[in-house]
Amino acid sequence: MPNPKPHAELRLERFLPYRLSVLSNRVSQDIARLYSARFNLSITEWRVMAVLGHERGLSANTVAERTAMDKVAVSRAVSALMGKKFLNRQTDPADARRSSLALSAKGYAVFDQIVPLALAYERKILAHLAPEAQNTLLAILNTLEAAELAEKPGAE
Amino acid sequence: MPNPKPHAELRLERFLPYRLSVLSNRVSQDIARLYSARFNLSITEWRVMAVLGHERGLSANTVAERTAMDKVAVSRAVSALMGKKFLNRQTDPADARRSSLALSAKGYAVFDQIVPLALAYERKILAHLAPEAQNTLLAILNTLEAAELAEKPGAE
DNA sequence: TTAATATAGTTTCAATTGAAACCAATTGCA
DNA sequence: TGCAATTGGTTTCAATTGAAACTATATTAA
Repeated sequence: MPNPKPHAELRLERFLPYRLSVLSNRVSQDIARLYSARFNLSITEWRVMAVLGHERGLSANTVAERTAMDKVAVSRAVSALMGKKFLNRQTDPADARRSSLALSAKGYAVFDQIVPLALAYERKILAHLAPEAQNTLLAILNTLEAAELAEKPGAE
Repeated sequence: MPNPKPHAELRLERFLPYRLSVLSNRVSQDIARLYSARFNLSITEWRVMAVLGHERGLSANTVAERTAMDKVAVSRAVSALMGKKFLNRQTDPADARRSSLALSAKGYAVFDQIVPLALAYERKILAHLAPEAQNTLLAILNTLEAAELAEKPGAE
């Protein structure tokens, strides 16, 4: 009898993409716990607030770019946040299709409470790492964000 | 007039949890592209195959633990994979509630094609990083996987 | 034994999501 | 001008997902 099945080897627990995904899910869920119940916000809603808390007057489209969310998700989050009176929307006088979004006073009140919690959580993660490891991690993220990771489908 | 609004500061593009999430989503989508269309597999289906390709005879429950997926998702993935004849299921003679799962020959044929693609993609990511950075990254993942990142809700 | 409890896995139902269609306003260009 | 193509944003519809209920088997304790 010849040698039996020499099957491909893949150890998920050592496979970078898998580990990244598990870690990232855990972190996202932990953070969501900081605000979802207390402030009754979904993850997408919070993300929209997070960008607008930093930069006022963005259009929904720009918010989508900034958050890497798709425009349908942003549209829904915006209308939910409008319902909660966390946002002000103002139609752009120069282009009636677009409107500029900003946190309302009520929105800022919530934003100002959540930000310190989120930052504290981030510090807590980083505290597990030695200072050089922290720097390396941030450098790695810079590199990978800038990198073309996938094959372009039709390219050359 | 007193000082105006001293609002909290949060720059998403520098916020570790956010960056992690964006990177991880990008990587997962890139990898899914390697197999989803060609082999008509969903991400969850592929994950189930990935564990079973490494370790035969696991129960659905164990697969759920190994993949960090929930048991409903696993149950659905398993029945989809059974439909495709990629899996063999055998009821445990000692306990009729559980059954042991393994890739079929057909399942292995697909598995053996996907694994090299996935590993090549991983190498491609790592190739963007200097060797020390690669080591640091893996060490960081080890550390964070082992760490308690969240507050325990009811603990002390 | 047998009744209560726990476990493996599936089904159901409602909420979330994304793709594609859509509407309205704007721009490009014949 | 005015009509085709583009863009910002919303809606619709179907697929995906998760929580909770459920089925069937196993275990525990009375």
